Amino acid sequence: MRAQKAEGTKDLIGRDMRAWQRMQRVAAEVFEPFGFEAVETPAIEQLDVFVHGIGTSTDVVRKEMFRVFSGANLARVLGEGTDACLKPKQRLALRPEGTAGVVRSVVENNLVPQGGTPFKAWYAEAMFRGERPQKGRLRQFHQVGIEWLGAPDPAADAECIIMLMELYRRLGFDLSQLRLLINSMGDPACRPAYREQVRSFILDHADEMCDECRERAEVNPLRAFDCKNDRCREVMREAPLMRDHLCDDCRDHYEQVKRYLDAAGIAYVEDPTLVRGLDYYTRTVFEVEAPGAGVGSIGGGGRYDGLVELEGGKPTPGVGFAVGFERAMLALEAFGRPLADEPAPRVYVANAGADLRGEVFGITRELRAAGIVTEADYQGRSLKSQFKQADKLGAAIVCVIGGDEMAAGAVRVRDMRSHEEELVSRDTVVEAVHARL
RNA sequence: GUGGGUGUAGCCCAGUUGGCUAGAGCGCCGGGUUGUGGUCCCGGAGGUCCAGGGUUCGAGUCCCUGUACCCACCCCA
Repeated sequence: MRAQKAEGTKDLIGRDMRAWQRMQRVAAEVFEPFGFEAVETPAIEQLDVFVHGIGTSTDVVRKEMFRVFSGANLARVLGEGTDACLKPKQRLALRPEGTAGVVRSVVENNLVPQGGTPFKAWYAEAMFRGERPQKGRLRQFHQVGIEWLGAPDPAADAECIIMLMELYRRLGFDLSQLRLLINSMGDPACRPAYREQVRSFILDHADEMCDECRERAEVNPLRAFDCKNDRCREVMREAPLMRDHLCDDCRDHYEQVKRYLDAAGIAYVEDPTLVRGLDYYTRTVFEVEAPGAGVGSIGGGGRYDGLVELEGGKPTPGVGFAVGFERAMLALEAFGRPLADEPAPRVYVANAGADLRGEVFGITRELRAAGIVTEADYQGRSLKSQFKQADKLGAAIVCVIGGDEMAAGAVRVRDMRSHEEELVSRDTVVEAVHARL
């Protein structure tokens, strides 16, 4: 059997790879003026970084985490059926999202000392989740995102959203085709009481709801808002909303975020049932949908003022977001605006005889040294088929070197679009090509 | 974890109630007189029909098992 890729993985080749590179480039152009620097944290972390940060009630941690074991430890795990024998450092996992690892790094390196300058970083990395793959959902996928630590002001929340929408715009989205949902999840001052209300609400209506939601009541009641079951949705429509139970500080924060968004001309929809799947969020949460594109949300984020403490650091506010590369690409395609290719102009240097390949070799070196993307024949093809190949490569110019040209100390330069040809002297080839590109 | 689908040339696929020396289109390679592309014409190469087992005179076609990938549910980017 031929070798095959692992389930839920994808090779980034050609067009796909160019799109990923393009996305990283656009991300840098959008984020860096806001003061964000690129970072890369390890794809592999101690399991606890994710367990503590993302939360044990989330599906991400409960069933989607890729655990990593060395060969020797794997044998012990399989042999004894328990991971009690594993030391903490051997409890490893692949990152399922970007925030926890960055926060771990900030804590470990003390990058935001008490009251210090905020830490602002962006990343473009592969993430790993052990789910069953489907459209727009891979086991290894890519996200670009930012993390901003040490900035409690609602302007930071708003600027994150502004950057997020600007990223979409620069990727080619028509923002009127996207939907930005926002909500506030409250904070430790108001959420526990609200959470308790939702819990008892669900328990009061337990007989009308699905098994899973009854379980959610205890584990993570707010997620019942996400249930797809029609009856549950019906019931939850009457459930108390965080919006109506925010403490004064949270309400004020939320109002200010909205004012900043209004001032920036960002269109949004308030969704009081928006509940994101990671436990660390506080106050502002947001999500971007591409209605009709057939993929879920294409990005989202929010504030996580408690996360640094969960990772063992001093209390430090944080806010950030991530965009799913593959989903964003699917949405762009669905809207008929795939991320455009940017083919660099190419030059093809053709030989009219195998004995002239030494000369071709020299000319290609000169062109490449001048920064021009240059190709030639490496298969001993006829001149005719060299032209065919040049055409397939999208060459804008073909240089021909043959017996006549050699005798005249010249090179023939053909413009493939205009079909014009000129004979230029051998030592001015680079200039002649440059002039026609 | 649950359900459904698919696996035949490089690619997208056809292969009818089992009889094939396994096909089309696209792509690829070569040629269409002396050194020139995209169109057109001619020719050509290329396949352990996912794997293993079974039924049969005979299996790409039927049965079983395995495996891979895709899609959906759940959840999420």
